[in-house]
Amino acid sequence: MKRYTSSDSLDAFISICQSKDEKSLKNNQVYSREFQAMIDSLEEEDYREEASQATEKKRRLSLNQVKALEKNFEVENKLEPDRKAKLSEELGLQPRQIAVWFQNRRARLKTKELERDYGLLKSSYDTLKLDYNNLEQEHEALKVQLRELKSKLCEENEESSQAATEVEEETPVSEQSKNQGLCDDVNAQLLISSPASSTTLHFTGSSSSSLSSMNWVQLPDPRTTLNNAYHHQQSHFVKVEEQSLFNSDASCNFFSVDQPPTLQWYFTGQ
DNA sequence: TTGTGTTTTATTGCCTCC
DNA sequence: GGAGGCAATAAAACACAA
Repeated sequence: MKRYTSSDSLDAFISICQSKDEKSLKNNQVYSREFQAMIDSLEEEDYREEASQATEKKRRLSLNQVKALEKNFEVENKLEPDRKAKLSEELGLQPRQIAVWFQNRRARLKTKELERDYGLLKSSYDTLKLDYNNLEQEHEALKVQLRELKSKLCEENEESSQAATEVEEETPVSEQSKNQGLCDDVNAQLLISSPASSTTLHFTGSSSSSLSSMNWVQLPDPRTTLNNAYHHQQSHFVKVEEQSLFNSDASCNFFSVDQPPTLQWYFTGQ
């Protein structure tokens, strides 16, 4: 707890006794002498009476005093003792008042900065939100487009399947299985070949499955099967996203406002 | 004039640094 | 342990609508 000496109280009292009209920067030196004279005449009874009333009042600083303090604050918002004493003398204020003014001024500055930072963050958030809404619309449009393309592909496959059935009688059973289920959207099987590694991936997916249930199946490299001398069995994965990326709305929280993206698809299989 | 909200000046209590 | 900074708060001064 700070303790203020009797001289502090006297200083404060003297400061309070200054009238508004007296406080002009131009007449600073005059005040000081006047106030010194006031101290000298403190014993006068009538003045004492007036002063006792004045101690209960707060006085605002004059415009010029505030201007001078602001100017000093701009230069350096911390107050070293020398500067405090100098300002005190120049402005006819008590060192304590100068210190308090700087303290309050720093507090105001901090509040202002906080408000500014809040404003910046808010506008940044608003911009992001707008971008997000646009992306979401784009996402919806792409989903619709994908659905249309898939149904179109399905129809084409059915047609070709029917054509194949007509030739079926002359075709071996093994060939039939090749065409079977191409349009079975529920249990479509994709055979994907990775040209770089010659590794075949067998991906099982369905249109209604979520991303989290995307299955990666690693089949042995044909070379290892065919040639036992091939020792280094490499892991080759090919990412198959298109099949189910947009199949389920609930599958991915990437565009969720309430929840952060889980990136579950990314870590699946690790 | 008065009630009310805002700003400014000042105090208090706690904390850190030297 | 004293000086000085900060946060919280009190209270006076001020602005302004009704």
